[in-house]
Amino acid sequence: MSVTQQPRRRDAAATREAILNSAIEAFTRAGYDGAGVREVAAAAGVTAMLVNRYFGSKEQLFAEVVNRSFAPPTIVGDDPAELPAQIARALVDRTDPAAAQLSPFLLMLRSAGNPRAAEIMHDAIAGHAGSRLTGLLDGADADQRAELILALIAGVWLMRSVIATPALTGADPAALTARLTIALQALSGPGH
Amino acid sequence: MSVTQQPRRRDAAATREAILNSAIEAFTRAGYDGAGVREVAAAAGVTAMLVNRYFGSKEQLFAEVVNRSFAPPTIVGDDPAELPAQIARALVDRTDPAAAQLSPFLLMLRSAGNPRAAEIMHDAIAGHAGSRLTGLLDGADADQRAELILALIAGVWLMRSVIATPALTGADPAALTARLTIALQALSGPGH
DNA sequence: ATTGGATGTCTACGACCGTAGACCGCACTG
DNA sequence: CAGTGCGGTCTACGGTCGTAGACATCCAAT
Repeated sequence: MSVTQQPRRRDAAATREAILNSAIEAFTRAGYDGAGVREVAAAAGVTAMLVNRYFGSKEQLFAEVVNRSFAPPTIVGDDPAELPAQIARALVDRTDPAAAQLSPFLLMLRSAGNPRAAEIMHDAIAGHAGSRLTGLLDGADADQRAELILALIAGVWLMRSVIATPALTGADPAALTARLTIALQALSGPGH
Repeated sequence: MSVTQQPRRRDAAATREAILNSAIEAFTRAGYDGAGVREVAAAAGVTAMLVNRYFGSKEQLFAEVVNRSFAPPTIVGDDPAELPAQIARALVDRTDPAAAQLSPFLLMLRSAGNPRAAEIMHDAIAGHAGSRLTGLLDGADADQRAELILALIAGVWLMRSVIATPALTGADPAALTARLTIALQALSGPGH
């Protein structure tokens, strides 16, 4: 990203952070298999070996990227009644085909092909990310409904941003948001 | 799959078919980047070069795999009213964590990380697969609703089979089917 | 029986991958 | 000013990848 290569004073923490940010960008854009250690290192202004020195291996680097990328709380608020509409709005907005966005969902979708990467993401979701959305829901099977919501989000992200399916990329944002809101409401409600 | 390597008489059509089937299995299991030409060839009982001889390149082989894999009509019937329930049943059944299934959705999810593979799948969906489901719906924006249904299916497949999210893998099949039916109904209806 | 084209294999090249160990130089402490 | 330890780089190894060209082999038609 930042081609501006100011020499950067010797600072272990800052360098580590630069590598991590570069890795988030690279893994999100190209997936686990598509992003190389040399590429991550070059974008951070260092050598490939330094990456392994700080993170041990590409796999461990990816694990830190996943934890960092999945960490920030989702953009949605905390009113359960408004949740579906908020998610729908944010989803349609952030999957706009015109603007390429950095997102944990893109990271997940583009890295799902690698078994080790899938396992790492599984652990991250099972450990932290899943429970956050679950906490916003109430009633029975809140965890199942939360994961279904995540599934719908991921699916839309896949079709609209990665595969660039015609009807979804060309859809009227307002209409798409409305329809997604309805579907998300169906998934949010206790249902019984 | 079939480790039985009977010499197989010289038969161009049969060999081509064996390679294609082997490629479907390999690409679906490991994704575009994860499956190698040598691996595909070995499983078909031939050499790597023969693959390129018959299909030109790995990319063209993948294109044929996608077209073949997306070709068979979805398992669902043709009664629009029963569509959501049928899809939900088939989806929950075929994403059973115990039984690893061959499916175009798995192929898509595990290959989405590669840009060229994504483009090939885009063309296949835009050209054929998308319109098939669209034809089963009626009302305005049928294509958009069809793609949203595909998105939900893909998302559930991702979370349940690839990432193996806890609440979805451990869910009671009947309850999960019921909830998915509701969500699919919300996506199927004209909505206005 | 021979010939010729189709069918399949062998060897190899160049590129890229993740990673290991030896080495270098700056900055700070004494 | 000397030296030491941390931050960083260089070189290289073994491996796998996709693919190209020359070569072998089998089957069918003559």
